[in-house]
Amino acid sequence: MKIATFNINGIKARIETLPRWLDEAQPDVALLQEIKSVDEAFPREIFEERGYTVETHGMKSFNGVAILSKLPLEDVTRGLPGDDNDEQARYIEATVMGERPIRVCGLYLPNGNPAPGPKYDYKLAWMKRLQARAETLLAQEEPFLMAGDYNIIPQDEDAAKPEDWQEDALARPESRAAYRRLLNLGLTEAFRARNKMAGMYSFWDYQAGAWNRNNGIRIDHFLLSPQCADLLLDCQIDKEERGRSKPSDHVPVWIDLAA
DNA sequence: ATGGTCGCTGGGCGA
Repeated sequence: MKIATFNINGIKARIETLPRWLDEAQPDVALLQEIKSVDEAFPREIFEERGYTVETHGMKSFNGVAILSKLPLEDVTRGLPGDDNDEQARYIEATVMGERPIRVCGLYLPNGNPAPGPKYDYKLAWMKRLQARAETLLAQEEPFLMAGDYNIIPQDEDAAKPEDWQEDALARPESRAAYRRLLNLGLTEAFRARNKMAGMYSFWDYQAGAWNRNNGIRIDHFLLSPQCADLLLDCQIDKEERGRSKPSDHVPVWIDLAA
């Protein structure tokens, strides 16, 4: 089973790019971030006619996540538990009913800039809630994954120019420590588990010719529970998408599971 | 080089 994560940076702007990528890459499941659309305006027919079930958790203008799946979805939940006052649409979960059911959590972790400040406090608080959710799911000892735009550069090798990011919310020590605490629960970061080579990125800024200079960062990740990691066959980045017409500033990352 | 470029939206914010 092929599961992908893709921060599309606006469904309206990706109305041709996204279906073309789906037709070529043929993921069974696609976790989308930054749909930047309310649920009612999401063009679900485009995906349904390709055989996908569509579940969205959107809001006006910003953020928004979605799950596309060729397999049935059960127990869809929207929003990250732990703060009833959080109105930002950044999290969705569902169980993919393949031969082995897998709980998938699609997330758009807060950017957190400028740091320090209230936006950074929100990011760290959100990561604490994500930690709690991971602990709850781990206790069930079933296959699950948390994937999406983490807005975290895990290590210096995950940035072309790490010196540019030292004070940034994506790479500050508190950000990296919170991400490391997640991993230390026993989750496997799929790309690092399957690729030894550094210099692989998932985001290139639109500004200052970042793509042409390969000035990228790796911030889109798959974290797998032990039972899910046992099924991991491969993890790759569809880097070439960034060089095509009307690209998102992120590219898809995908895993292949023996499930 | 304190800029640069996108997307959503309809002015300015977010990234």
